[in-house]
Amino acid sequence: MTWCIEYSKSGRAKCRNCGQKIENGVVRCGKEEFSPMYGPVTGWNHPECLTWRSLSPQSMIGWRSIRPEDQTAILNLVSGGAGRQSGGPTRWVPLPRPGQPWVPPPLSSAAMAGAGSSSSQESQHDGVMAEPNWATVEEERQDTDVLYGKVNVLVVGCRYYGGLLHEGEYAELVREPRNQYDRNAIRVDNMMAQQVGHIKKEQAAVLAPMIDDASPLKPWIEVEVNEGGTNMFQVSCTASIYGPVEYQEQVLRYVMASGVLRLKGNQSIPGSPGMGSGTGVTGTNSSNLSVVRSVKISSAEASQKSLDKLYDELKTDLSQLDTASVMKALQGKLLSPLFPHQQQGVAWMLSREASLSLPPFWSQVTEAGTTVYYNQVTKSSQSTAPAPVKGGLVCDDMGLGKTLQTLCCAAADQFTQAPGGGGGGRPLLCAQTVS
DNA sequence: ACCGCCGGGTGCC
DNA sequence: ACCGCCGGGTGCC
Repeated sequence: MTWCIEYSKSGRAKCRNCGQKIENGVVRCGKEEFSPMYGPVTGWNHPECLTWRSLSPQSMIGWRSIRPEDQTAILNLVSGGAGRQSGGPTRWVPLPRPGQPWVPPPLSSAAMAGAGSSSSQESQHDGVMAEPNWATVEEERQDTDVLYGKVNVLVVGCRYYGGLLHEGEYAELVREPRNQYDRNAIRVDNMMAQQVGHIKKEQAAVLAPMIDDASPLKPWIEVEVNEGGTNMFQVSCTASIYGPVEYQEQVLRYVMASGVLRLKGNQSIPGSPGMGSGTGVTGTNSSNLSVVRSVKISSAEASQKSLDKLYDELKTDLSQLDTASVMKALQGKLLSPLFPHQQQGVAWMLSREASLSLPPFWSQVTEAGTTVYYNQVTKSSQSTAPAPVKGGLVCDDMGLGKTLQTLCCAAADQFTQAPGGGGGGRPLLCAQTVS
């Protein structure tokens, strides 16, 4: 009796023993049968459904094409242990928490420890120590942490959400442990806290345990949208992973072992020369399309403007201010004459208060018939116009007449302010030495 | 009975 | 999505 063993080529064959369909890709064992209708056919079985009485897996044709980890699982099964289909996922080994110096666990115990429990959430409750002040911890860590490496991640499901992202913009990763479809779900928001999509689930399964880790030494991740074409279905981003230098090797080994995240550039894992590229497992997404969702800012806008230049553009052209009509509005209310710079100041204050224009650094961009609003500093965009910012700060030097200008502004306002636009008062800030 | 091939339906988590 | 994946229809040359 000749038997063969292989990975199932489809999900269509039924197990001769249990009658259930054999899932695509799992190990199956088959022997020759003869069908009157179709001639010789193979009768397939789940390895778990065979008795293995007078059978040895090693003598089956194709045994050496079975992956080593699956071979050991089959041998374990034959000798009475529990079987396993395909190599289990690599598991995140939690980083140390305060007061618990971290000792790298041996591989075997690390693999055992993972069965079932989603390590981190529960572990936050088991200790008596106070939660660290995360804001402080993270600020302190900015100075000492190193860049572990950069990996490509894909944001998917963009069509279901209104948040916009475009090239160069930073995105925020938000864990959704209660997502009904995937407990590893990671939401992706733009800097306006609008949802853009989710991290592709295979990659989220790798990143989620890192994000959930209760250790204050856990890695942190920055996400930036890659340059490239546009695509409604997914957005290619670069995730930069940071953390304390002593855990770089551990974290990168974990990330690389997943097979679904690849280090950008030809970096190798520190401390393990020769481990750089080939683990034998090729990622499922070999072609990483560089794509961007819907909004592409015109090249003129996209060209990097220095912050100084952006600030220069903010400056109001004082010669354009209509000082004459302001002075007219003040006629008869003003006993002391205004210096030219004070006239300009009052006119500027009034123009600011009446402003209907976009807030500083925002511009309206139209592309392919769609209007979006774009912030040149944060590089974020949204489909609704940001509310105009009215008013401003008069910051003249001492003695130049801020009080007088403010009074004039209030006086002129009686005539210039639109009905219903209730002015909320104008605070006048003085240095303590003056007040 | 099972597989390879075809083309339609389809699409986050 | 110009993909992958799924599942139905299908079958010599």
